[in-house]
Amino acid sequence: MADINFKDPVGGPAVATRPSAARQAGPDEPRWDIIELLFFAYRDFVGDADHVLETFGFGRAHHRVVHFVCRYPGLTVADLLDVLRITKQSLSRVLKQLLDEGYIVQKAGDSDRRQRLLFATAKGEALVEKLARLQTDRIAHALRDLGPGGGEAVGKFLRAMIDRDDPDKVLQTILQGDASVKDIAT
Amino acid sequence: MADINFKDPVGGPAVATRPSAARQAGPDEPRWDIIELLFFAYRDFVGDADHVLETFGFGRAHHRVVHFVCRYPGLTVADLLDVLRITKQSLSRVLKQLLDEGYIVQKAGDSDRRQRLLFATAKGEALVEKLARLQTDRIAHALRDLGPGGGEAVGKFLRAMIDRDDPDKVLQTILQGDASVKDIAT
DNA sequence: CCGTATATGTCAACATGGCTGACATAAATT
DNA sequence: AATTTATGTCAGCCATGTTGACATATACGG
Repeated sequence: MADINFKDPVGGPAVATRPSAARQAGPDEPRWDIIELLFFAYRDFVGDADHVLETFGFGRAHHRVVHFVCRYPGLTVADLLDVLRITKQSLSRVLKQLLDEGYIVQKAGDSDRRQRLLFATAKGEALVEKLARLQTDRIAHALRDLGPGGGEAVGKFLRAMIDRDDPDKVLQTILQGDASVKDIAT
Repeated sequence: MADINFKDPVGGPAVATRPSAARQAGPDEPRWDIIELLFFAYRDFVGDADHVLETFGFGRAHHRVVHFVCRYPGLTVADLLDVLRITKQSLSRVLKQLLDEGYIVQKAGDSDRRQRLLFATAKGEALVEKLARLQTDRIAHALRDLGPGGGEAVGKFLRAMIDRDDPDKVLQTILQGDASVKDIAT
């Protein structure tokens, strides 16, 4: 197999000169390093769950749904749509399967009986925890060799990467750091 | 709209008790915080590029291809398949479009003329830089308020999140921190 | 030189998970 | 009573992943 040669083609067509792979990024230079690290890190991060999900006949879409329902019991369908930013038709497909197979149950809202509050069953929670365990192991390993301030820096970085305009309810609780859970309960 | 109520349904069907949203994560507890922050951070990170790509009639798949070709000129098709971990048929669809529309050019390998070395054109590089600029702005903003060691911690964290078994050539250069580019050139 | 392996390309079919548009129902709201 | 809202559903389209089969050109080993 050929190597990455970092050269322009000899006598080839008009091509751009290569971006520096060895140069240090100055101020305002694209952060190629972080961009690519995010790609690879996220790929492997979700890959952990993907393998397990396959044995259940589920995909990533099912994971996201059952994860957030498990973590935020009583989430409504509308809330879930805000979090996932997909259409109700897309959600419906995977949600129906999770309901049919007993990973999630619905309950009509108390104050508004049109709403369908969603709850994970024990079965659903077991799946979520199995997947979270895999991902947590990877995270714990990645945090292990960071200094004491390293973990906080990573959390701070990730929070600052997230859009602040129009956060949904789940995102609000996450960004507020759990300090005021009751503040979002009207 | 209903609020996330963090309660079990009254008299509802058998559901699991809620995971703690307000409790601090102890050792060995799932890192719900990082798991969810990664989800939201990556969603918004790739969202930046998605909007621009739409105006070009391209998707994320096109971005990944032209990005890595631009960054690692002379990448072969096989190299690219290793990096993206997709099938050659999937790659072929988007690569063909990028070739047809003049974002990428091919050149037969020097030592092995079966190979198709890939290079971004000026047009391709302009697109990649436009997208990288957006993502870099987000990254720079997220790194801004971290202490001096914060940036290093983030890089170290992301590197440690990546699988080390069987890294492709691109990943090798990234993980080696650019110190020995020529080491990978046989 | 010949046979086999490799690098790439292509066709066809299929799965997942996004999307839009249209429409139905029940319950809340005015 | 009329309208709005929360949810569900049907039908079809698109992007992007998959597998399997097969073609071509080139490299390589005997």
